[in-house]
Amino acid sequence: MTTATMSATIMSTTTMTIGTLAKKAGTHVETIRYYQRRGLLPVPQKPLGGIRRYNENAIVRLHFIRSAQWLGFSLKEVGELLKLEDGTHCDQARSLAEHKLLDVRGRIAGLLQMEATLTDLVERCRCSDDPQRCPMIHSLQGKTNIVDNSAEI
Amino acid sequence: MTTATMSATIMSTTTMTIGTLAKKAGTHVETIRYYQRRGLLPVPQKPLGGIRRYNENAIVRLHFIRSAQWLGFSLKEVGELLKLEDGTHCDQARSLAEHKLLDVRGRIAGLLQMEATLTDLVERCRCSDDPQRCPMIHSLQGKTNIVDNSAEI
DNA sequence: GTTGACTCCGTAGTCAGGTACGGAAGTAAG
DNA sequence: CTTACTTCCGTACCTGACTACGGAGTCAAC
Repeated sequence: MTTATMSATIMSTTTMTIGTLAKKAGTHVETIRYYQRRGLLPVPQKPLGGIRRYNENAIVRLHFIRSAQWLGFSLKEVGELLKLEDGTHCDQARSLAEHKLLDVRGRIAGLLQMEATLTDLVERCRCSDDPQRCPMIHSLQGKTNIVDNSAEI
Repeated sequence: MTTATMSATIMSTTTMTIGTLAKKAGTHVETIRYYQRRGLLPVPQKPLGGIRRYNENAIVRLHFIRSAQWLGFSLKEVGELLKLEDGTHCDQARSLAEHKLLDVRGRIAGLLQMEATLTDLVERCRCSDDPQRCPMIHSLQGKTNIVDNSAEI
């Protein structure tokens, strides 16, 4: 990347308004404001009676929020993850990260079960020569070859 | 199962009130009523000024709802699955499950990435001799090794 | 130098998935 | 027969995560 293109990039990203940010991050303006209210996204200084400007960091942050959320973290948990960011409380941060790690591993385990069940169902459904008895419905209904994690819901 | 135990079972299950059903199914009475309002669970006939009774089918149905929900289906989708119950729409059921399977696999991939990142962070954090420079979430924030499925939220 | 789009900010509404409440009526135990 | 627990049914409330609205201010383009 040349110096010219670099400054061009910087120029373009440091002048983002909230609308542009929303477009670039694939969210809505109101959602961004909502995240700001929830303390998940910093509110940049306003140039005294002017309009706030956002840079690349905001995009990255928004992306992180959406990804973590999609992975099953609530906004509250996302907030905790983001608290790890400052790096000054290494002990706390590590313990929080360890906690999250257990959490993540639990989710993975659950999803792997889910995947196995769904794969099996789809497969049996595909191979069923008798279209009248859909094995998917049956196994979901009957005895639990599905782990009962009702309590977790 | 003997005829005797069968009738015993039938006797015990055909006399369930909503409270007993809730206990057996591990849900709350109000949740059952809510599912009934949503059309996910049939409301049995009331014996004219009496109290409704539930049988095994209700337990099975509740189990189905909770399981499907745990598998990531929304109550709306559960309703769709239940409409497929007659067995004549195996194709539709399978396609719905296939969709969910793709979704689940995406989540697993994302979580595995996050697990790797967190593991790495925790490890580096533990070994860091300088507690001021905690390698924290920077790597999570930075390059997106996290799958972007923001659109699906 | 006005017009039209955008921003700001606060408040209010929406949707999913429940959970709680309250009064009348049924029912089981003593 | 009374007392205590359920059921029934409707309505209201709750949390989480947005989404919409409205009026005032800002800014860029023509």
